[in-house]
Amino acid sequence: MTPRTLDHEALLDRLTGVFRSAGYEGASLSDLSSATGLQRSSLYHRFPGGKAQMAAEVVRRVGNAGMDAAFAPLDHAQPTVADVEAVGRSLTAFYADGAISCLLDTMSLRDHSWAATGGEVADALAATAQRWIEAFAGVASSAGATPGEARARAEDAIAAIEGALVLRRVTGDGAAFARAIARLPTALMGDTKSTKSTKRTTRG
Amino acid sequence: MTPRTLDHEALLDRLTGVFRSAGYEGASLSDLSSATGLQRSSLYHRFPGGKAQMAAEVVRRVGNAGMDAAFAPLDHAQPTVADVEAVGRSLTAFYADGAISCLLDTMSLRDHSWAATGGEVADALAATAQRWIEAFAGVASSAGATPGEARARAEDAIAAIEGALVLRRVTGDGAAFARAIARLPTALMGDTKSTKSTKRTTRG
DNA sequence: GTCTATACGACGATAGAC
DNA sequence: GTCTATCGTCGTATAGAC
Repeated sequence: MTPRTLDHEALLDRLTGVFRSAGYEGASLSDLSSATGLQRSSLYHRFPGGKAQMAAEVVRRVGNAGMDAAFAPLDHAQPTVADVEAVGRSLTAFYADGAISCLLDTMSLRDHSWAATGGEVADALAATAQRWIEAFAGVASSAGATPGEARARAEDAIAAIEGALVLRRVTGDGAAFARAIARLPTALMGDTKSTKSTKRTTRG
Repeated sequence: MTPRTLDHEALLDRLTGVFRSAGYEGASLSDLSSATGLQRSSLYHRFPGGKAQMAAEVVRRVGNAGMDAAFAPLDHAQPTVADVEAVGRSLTAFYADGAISCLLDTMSLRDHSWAATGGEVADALAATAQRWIEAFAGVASSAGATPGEARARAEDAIAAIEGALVLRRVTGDGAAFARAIARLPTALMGDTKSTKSTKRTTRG
């Protein structure tokens, strides 16, 4: 029933699911144990640092390998609208149309045991956010935005997605999430009517 | 030192602060006790339903009285840009420039003890979100948007704020929050250059 | 490398004195 | 209406058999 030996990647995948829906404090070792099929003590064998280490590794994995996969379509000099749309489809799948929360949200609440992690989790979250911002800002830059404007567009596009995930969790309505994804190309690249859009400077 | 008798409103104010930063599960009775200056058992005297009741009352209070106060400037037939800007200032104060999280976010994570609340908290959160959406949609409608478009604009504006709060928590940067607030008038009312803006229908 | 068993503290919640 | 004292449970974490 339980695969006796689960390799590290598969293990992290299972743990990720729990942390995404429950957050750090909400994810108990019992939850993590039943999700992986491993007893609590076995989890400590794999992760001597306990829950904090599990959380940190989960966030790092999603922020590195996970984001590499999602943003692969952007990996060339001049990303197109189609490339951004492909990223949108990846994100829609990753968030299950908005039904699954984001680690940046659920893992970033303050916690007592938080200090015990030595800020490792918080650092991993911040690094993940920065990578995401830079990936999106790169698209905006390629489309002709100034560095500052590119970063602003990237942050706003990410905020639209994160906020839509919150709304979905509260109202059950995923329409805002779908719109945030659909808006992604114009949000990052500006009005894509003209090929080399010269941006309408939104002063302020 | 501890005011012996704290009235219900003041009590809820203190509790609100804890739930906002810690979420439901993260807010322990010890936290709530020290924030209010009341012993755990005294809290149970005031709230026989325990933590679940405290949470539900906190959410309802913020969603009713709190939102009434914040959205007061919109309480007439034809809200102006200045009115929306006033709401923006209220929200900036309420969220302390983005440094304090939103109950819609922190209280909406799934939880084991969640079922014990009988869905009371979840219902209060959903009701609060609906009230917020309707308040913003009213502005968009007054500005000439169709009902569907008004609701979409309202949701997107709220998502921008909620997402910016998440970003701020992770990166420490409040710029996205400031932009979300600054964008509020145009996000809801459209391009306000022409007095009776006839919206650019964003099909979809 | 997984398991059973257990330590020990913090949790939410209650009883009863004042 | 507040307090002290306590209950039972579940939390994280560890020890040691297999």
